[in-house]
Formats: sequence, structure tokens, C-alpha cells
Amino acid sequence: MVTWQRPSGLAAATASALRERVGMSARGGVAAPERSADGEGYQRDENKRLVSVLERCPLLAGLERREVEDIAALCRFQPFPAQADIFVEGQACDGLWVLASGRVRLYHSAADGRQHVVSFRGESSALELGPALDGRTYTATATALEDCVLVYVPKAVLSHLARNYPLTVRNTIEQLCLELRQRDIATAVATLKDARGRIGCTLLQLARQYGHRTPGGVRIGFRLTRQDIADRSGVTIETAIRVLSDLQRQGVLRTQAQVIEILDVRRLQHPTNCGECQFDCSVFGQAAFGGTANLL
DNA sequence: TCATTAACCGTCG
DNA sequence: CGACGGTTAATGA
Repeated sequence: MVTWQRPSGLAAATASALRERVGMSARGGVAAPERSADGEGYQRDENKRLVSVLERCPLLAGLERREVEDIAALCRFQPFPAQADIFVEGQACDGLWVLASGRVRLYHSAADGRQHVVSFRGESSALELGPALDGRTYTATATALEDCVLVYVPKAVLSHLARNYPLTVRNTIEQLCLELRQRDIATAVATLKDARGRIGCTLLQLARQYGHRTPGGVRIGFRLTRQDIADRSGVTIETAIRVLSDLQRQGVLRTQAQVIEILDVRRLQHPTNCGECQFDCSVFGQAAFGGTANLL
């Protein structure tokens, strides 16, 4: 539990252990398919499940089912238990991880133990597209918030995609632009807004990505600790609690068992200054991360 | 372990 | 000065 909070020390050990696993899954997926009778049945089933995940991934949007099936044959599932690192900041990147199920926390670690969460990711999300494409090191750490299953797309398969399916190049560019916009907005929010505003943005963004309507408002569909909210907003846990308690007292939101429900979106937008905000938050509403668009 | 509250303190407009 | 937010400590679930 404490391990993933440590920045550098045991990150190296985790990283090399991970490279092992990644290597195995890559080679296994590409070169050594199962041969036994039972294995073939299992293989067909796994391929089906891979296809259903991959065809939802924005990178492969618009491809023929046949094409996705061919690509799926080159990929492989890899489960990660809750709290496990999928990859670590600074580690070499040799492929792309696509989230099939579960939630992942993408973040930077500071030497003093504090963390800056770049984003929380859900199904169909491609993790760290940049490093996957340029083959350089990861710029953030990805940790499973809960038990997760990911699809690993080896680097060789990625270049195969670019060569054989021009559509995926277009998709890739669009995805990168989207990420760029989000990072840009995030840095602006972090430097220009106060604690209330940053926490407000965090909540609104999460509601866009993962919110679903309830009789009373919008519920963010998974558990988040106060620390998670704090790390995403760039404040201490006490400040996050202070602000959230205040919002609860005002009846703007409700939280039960680490699940937040926004009861009054308007009043959350107000202190966040969404009205005059220059930043085009509509990017958060796009289906790119598998979220429900235009909820707010 | 997580959430909450309160007292205290430094910074800054 | 006063609002804001980080630090610390105590407490409860």
C-alpha cells in the first residue's frame, strides 16, 4: 500500500520486474500462440474479448471488424491487481497499454512523497500514447486503482498499424491533440485558480468523464479517496476536505462510501468561474476516454 | 486506513 | 489586516 507512494527507491525494482512481464506478454502474444486443442478454443475466446476491447479504443475507431481481429491476434491481455504499477515514470516504454477494465491513476511523484495526478483513466483509454509512439521513457506512473485488465500492444504492432491502416494515423493525431489540450488546460487551471476552483474543476471533469445521471444529480461512478481528489487538484488532503465539507454543507454535493454525487452543478461551476473560463473544457466531454458525453 | 476538525502560522493582496 | 491554504495534532469510524 505504501509502496506505490514511494518515488524513486523501489521504483527501479518494480520497473525491471515489469519489463520482464511486458516482454513475456509481448513475445507470447506475437510469436507463441497456444497450440493444444483446448488452447485453441481458449485462444478464440480471448481473441473475441480482445476485439471487443480494441474496437472501442479511439486509436482503432473506424476500422473494419476484420482488421481489428487481425490486430487483436497480435495483442494480449494482462491483469494487474489493485495498487500494482503498470509502468513507472522514467521506465523505458516498448509498447502501448490499453485499459480493458478497471480504473488507473496516472501521476507524477515528488521526492517528498506528494503526487500530482495527471488523470484518472477508465475503459478503452490508451495510457501514455506519447511514449508509446516515440519509444522514450514514460513521463508518468500508472497504478491500478482497483483490479484491472489491460491489453498490451507491442511497439512492433504499433508501427504495423501506422503502415497498414492510414486511418489509425489520423486517429493517433486526434488523440494526441486531445491529450495536448487537456494538459494545456490542466496547467492553466493549476496556476490560475485557487484551491476551490481547482477542486471544482477536478470534480466537474470527473463528472464529465465518469458521471452518470441520478435522480438528484450526477454521480461519479467509482470510489475516490479525499487524497485522490487532493492529488488531482494540487492541494493537501486537509484543504480538499475543507472544501468538500463546505460544498456538502451548502448542499452542492453528497458523498457516501467515497463515491461523490454532485447535486448542484451550477453552484459548483460558479466558484470555479466556469462562466468566464477561457478554457474549452468541452474536450473533457468527448467520448475519447469512454466517458458519457455532454452530461453537464 | 481514511476522514474530519481545529488550532496555528506564513504569505500575499 | 484578513483570506487562503499548508502544517500539525488529536480523534473517531
